Amino acid sequence: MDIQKQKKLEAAGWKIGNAEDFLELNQVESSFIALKIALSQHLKTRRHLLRLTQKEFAGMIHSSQSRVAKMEAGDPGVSLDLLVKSLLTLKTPQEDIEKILP
Amino acid sequence: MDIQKQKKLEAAGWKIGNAEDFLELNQVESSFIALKIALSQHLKTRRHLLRLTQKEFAGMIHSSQSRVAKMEAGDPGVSLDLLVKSLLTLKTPQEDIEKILP
DNA sequence: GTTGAATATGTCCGATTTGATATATATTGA
DNA sequence: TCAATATATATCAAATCGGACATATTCAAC
Repeated sequence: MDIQKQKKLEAAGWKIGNAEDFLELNQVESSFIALKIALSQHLKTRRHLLRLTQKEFAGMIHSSQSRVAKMEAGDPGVSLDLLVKSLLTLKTPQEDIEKILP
Repeated sequence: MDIQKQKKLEAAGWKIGNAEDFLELNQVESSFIALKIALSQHLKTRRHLLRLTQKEFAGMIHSSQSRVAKMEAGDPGVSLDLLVKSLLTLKTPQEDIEKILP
């Protein structure tokens, strides 16, 4: 991995395994990070599309505004599980979502 | 959701939210479960393809045989994170994974 | 059937993730 | 500018998930 990019990620809280590990690990890790970041952005886009605030959306998934912010920021302390559940929630039919909206 | 199916899932350790929750939750939950099961099966297939035992594969991901067994069994105590990292380790094309994720 | 390898199941407890809360910083609109 | 609203960041106890280990069950070859 590009040293520059690695330093950036580490500054953002990501921990990259060192090279003595299996050769693939770094690749797995960076693919994994890339995947999460892609989902984060997906999430942010969809939430905006539905004109929901982070707080409103947090209510829909029984979470908190701060956690939604972290999700969208690609915070490493957010699991794929939470990201995917969030996306699934936003994917439910529009009419169902409108029932939830305040 | 079908009561029969729900009882089956609960017997297997899944916890299904009750109906007083948001209407979609059950749908999100069952989609989520389906998603994990799909990834589990991908994993199992892929491991077999490479003719790895669970123990061997566990070593590759620095995990244990029991956890691999649980992954492949679709155990609810296994996160998406671990499943996806495992698939990436087996060099499952990212596009294959993204086809399954929302 | 017996043996041995592969897989499944159950339970620890340390590590990570969670929602909640507080607070800081943008952003918007009057 | 100012206040209101939206988003970002930090911290913490409680819940969840992790690897490890023990043990059961399944399976194949003989």
